[in-house]
Amino acid sequence: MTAVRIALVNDYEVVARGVVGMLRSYQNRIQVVELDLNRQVDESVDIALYDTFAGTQGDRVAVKALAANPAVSAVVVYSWNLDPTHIAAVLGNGAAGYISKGLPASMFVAALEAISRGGDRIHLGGKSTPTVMAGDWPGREEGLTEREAEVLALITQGLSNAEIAERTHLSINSIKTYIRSCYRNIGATSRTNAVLWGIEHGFRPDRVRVDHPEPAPGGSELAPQA
Amino acid sequence: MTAVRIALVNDYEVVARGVVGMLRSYQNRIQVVELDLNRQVDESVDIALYDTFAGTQGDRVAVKALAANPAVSAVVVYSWNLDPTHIAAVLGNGAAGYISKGLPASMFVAALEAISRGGDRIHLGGKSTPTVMAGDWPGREEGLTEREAEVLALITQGLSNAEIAERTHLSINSIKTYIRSCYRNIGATSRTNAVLWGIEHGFRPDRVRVDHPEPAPGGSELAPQA
DNA sequence: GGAAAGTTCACCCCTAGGGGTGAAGCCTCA
DNA sequence: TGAGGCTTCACCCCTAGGGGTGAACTTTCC
Repeated sequence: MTAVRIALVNDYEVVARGVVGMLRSYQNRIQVVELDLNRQVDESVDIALYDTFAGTQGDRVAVKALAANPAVSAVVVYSWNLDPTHIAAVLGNGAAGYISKGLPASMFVAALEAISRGGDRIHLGGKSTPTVMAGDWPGREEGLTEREAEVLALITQGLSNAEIAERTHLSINSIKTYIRSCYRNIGATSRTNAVLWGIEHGFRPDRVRVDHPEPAPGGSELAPQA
Repeated sequence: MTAVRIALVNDYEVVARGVVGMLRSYQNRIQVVELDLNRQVDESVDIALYDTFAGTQGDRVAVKALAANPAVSAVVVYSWNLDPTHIAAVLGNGAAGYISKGLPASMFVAALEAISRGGDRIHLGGKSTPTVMAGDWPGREEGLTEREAEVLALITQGLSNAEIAERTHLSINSIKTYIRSCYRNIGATSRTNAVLWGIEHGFRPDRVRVDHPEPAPGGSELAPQA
């Protein structure tokens, strides 16, 4: 069984690096051949993974273009948007598969393999798993601890270190420590990078939201406060 | 003719402030009564403007909750997502109107008024105007000059000031000047704020993309380079 | 019982970023 | 022709943020 060769299509280096980081532990099954920020794939690959965020109509055009590329066997869209009509439209435009960003890394890899060998095309996880599970937290699969995810969530909301310290009742030195280790984990070198990464990974509260808003262990801290 | 009273529902202070800034020049027609970051409206208003980004299914739940609020006469969704099915779903969930973020400020105000007096519910602009028009640029309506919009676009891509200077062939001092005046215009006090604002206003290249990718005056500089 | 990993914090450092001012050259429009 | 706005840049300032190290205490797990 040979590894599935994929090309990552995404404008943002940070984001692309994040996905690569997630796939690092599955190198024998998924091989990231190319990281193209410019929407052109040179080397031939099994899958071009189109990593998108919102799932707008602009994506459909891009998918069409990618699918027309002879170096690409299949285009797979990787998005937070689980709208059935949007998915149908994208598949109609030449995408071979659709994978939800709500999937954990292991299922993500399995989904890529399934699509590659002609199995199921759509992988959205359980009934409605795009949302953050109670007791779990975004970024967990990328190796972020709960605290790290929390400060990243606050960074992604535009707070300063001082504000984060105040809100979490921690010292500003601790905040800095978390931010540093967080940056190391997601491959960011600046706050801006971290914000972009956070947005691409479902860290914005209330956009990808918990179904039941009861305070849950771990989850509650990530919710926006008054 | 009295002003339409609206409440702004958005998690992000930066974003909310941006919309308020845009409406400042129309104070006699639109009155922003409340800025609620917590999805509760206390004072009674004509319109609760639900300012969203991606247009995910989570929004529908939120819209439903808002529409049930007795203090709110009408819920209007303000989004980049122009997917007809999504719009239909949102209207089915109790929204009284839907306005595209692609509209210029003047049309935006007119749309709010139309919905408020029971006129057209859906305002998406011309045939497909969510995209950036050639010769125009995002942020124009908010008072950003072309240069300011350009540096903001680069900031929103995660570049440092030095990288921006290099890419634009300007001195780093000029970049700083543009950033400062840009911050003043959009009401940001930090780079993170500016990034969030930029994302919410269509500054991310290739997400909201120009239909025809030929280099166009003004538009070309905002496109991503290799 | 000790390794491993997470949490918390204190010190150090140093630069990138944010902010103010002034100034020259370029438009446009009244 | 002169006011006003945009562009470009150079100085100044100073803090927030990024980065390294070390250290105490917790839990978890073999």
